[in-house]
Amino acid sequence: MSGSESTASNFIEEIIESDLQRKGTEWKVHTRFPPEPNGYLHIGHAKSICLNFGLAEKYDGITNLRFDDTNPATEDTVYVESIKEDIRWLGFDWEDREYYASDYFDQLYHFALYLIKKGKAYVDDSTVDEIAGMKGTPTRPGQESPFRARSVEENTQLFSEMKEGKYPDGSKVLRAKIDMSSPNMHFRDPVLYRIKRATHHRTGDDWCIYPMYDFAHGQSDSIEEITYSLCTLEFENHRPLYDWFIEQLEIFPSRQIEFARLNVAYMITSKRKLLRLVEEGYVSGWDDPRMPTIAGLRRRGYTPAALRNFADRVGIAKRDNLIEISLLEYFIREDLNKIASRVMVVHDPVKLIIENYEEGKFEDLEADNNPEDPSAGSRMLPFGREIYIDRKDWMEDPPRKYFRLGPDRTVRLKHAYIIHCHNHTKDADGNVTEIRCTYYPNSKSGSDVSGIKAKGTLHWVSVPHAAKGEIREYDILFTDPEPTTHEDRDFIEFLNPSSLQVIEHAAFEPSLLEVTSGRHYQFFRTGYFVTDPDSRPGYPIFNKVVGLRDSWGKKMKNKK
RNA sequence: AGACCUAUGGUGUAAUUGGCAACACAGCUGGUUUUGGUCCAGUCGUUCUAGGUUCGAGUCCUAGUAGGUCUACCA
Repeated sequence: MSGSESTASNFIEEIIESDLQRKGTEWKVHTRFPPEPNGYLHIGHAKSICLNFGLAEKYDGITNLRFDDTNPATEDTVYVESIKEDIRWLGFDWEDREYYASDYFDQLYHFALYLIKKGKAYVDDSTVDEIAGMKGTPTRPGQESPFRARSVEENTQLFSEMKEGKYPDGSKVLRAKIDMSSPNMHFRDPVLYRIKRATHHRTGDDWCIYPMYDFAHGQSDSIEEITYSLCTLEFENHRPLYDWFIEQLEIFPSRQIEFARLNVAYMITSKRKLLRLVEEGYVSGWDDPRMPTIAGLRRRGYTPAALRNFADRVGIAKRDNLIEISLLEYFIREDLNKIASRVMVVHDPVKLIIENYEEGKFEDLEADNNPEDPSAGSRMLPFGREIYIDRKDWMEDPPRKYFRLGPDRTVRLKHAYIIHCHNHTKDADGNVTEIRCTYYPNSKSGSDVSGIKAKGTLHWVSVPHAAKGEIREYDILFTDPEPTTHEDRDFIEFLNPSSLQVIEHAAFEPSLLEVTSGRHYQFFRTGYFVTDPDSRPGYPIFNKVVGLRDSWGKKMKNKK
């Protein structure tokens, strides 16, 4: 950033630029990404990661990775590892700034003691239900706890005994003493600490009391001197409480700014609900290619560039949003169009015989790997008398604008010759079983002197050279754009029964036998695919990332 | 109902901070093309409502309406 002209592209950048101008060169942009290690990261986290790391990149600042691990019951190191892998894969680096809220347990404990000393916190022996019952409602004030008037000495004693393990789980909590009639529910004496005997993934059994998120998050930001603490809208009502803690504890004032969480149509981003999909077996795991998790998107074939461009385009604002999946698809197509090798795969093979092509003869045809990128080179494709073409590329009685094959029609075979269809056979149900054509020897790709204009170009695979493999085609996981918004219905009811289609009889060009994991391809005229880790030697498995745009298919659909 | 927040095309985000409402996606039309892909050109359509301030309001003020969040010893 130089000069005074604004480069801000959202309200957070505006705040930062105005701070930078007013506070001078001492002022640092210091953000953080604060996941709880209790689940896998999803596309909404990707937006937050891009925001936090992106801001630091743009304004010459730094970003911490901090795990908010204050609830040992649900957290685990396997999540820590997956989270780190996902962030790295997206292309961001927190260098040596890997922190944990649990690193601050001791400090947090002393913060609590300090609050007690100031008469701003007390130990409450009430039960969960009693505390809830005295909470009041947004329109009715709550009642003060009978334990609210305990002395500083008694509270100090009780709290340290809580820490020492003198009391059973749930028997006491430490609460802030604020205002039981506040219109902001978070000020009605929020719970600060609870007794919970659980082994923490990092601190083991050192503690039997754990701070609540609200008593840990803001102070953790403060300890790390985070200048911009960015979070989603639902924490708006928590901000006054965090500011109150900062003021009472007289610590570094991090500034929290809230933005709207990402919502993508037909996707869900509730960790609890995603966990349910995994645990109840509706998907194969956290990295099922239908999952909106980063691991799932990666296995589906999404690239970091596509996700980052998407996060960029979606923008940052405070109003609720519902992004169309077509935007996500646009960015993955854009990226893959540049980098994916074109290959020929026949999904639903029908045999085609070129009657005037010599039996037993084969020739190798040169095929460019990517017309968008000459440096991608080329490969050789075996061609012969018998080939497969896709069933949907043939119609017995085609409409006028159909550019593909049918009786007495002429098409080009990609990288090969122009052929003319003059015969076909059908089975009892009327399905075509074999197509018979003749080819024009002087129409060879690259040296075509036939003068024939073929309107359509088909992909094909040589019958004796065809490789076997599997294609997994994915569709939206839910049939409703917002499956979790129906009060009276479980989101599971909206699961798409045909979200996965396995195709086992496709014919692959032989070069695909030597695939490596995670490699992207464009199946010519079909879509983008990526090799799945389930692939076995000699049996490649491909996940469909997204189809090619299909204006013909769309037109046909509209006619129906 | 109380507090806090939000309201701009079908979708998302902008608008030099009070000065001709723009960009992207989606849609539609056409062109190029050995992918009905890519690319190119064109097109459609927008400031929640009612008042007010002003030469001038998406932007400021007032009132309303609609939506979101908050009543866990979860985060």
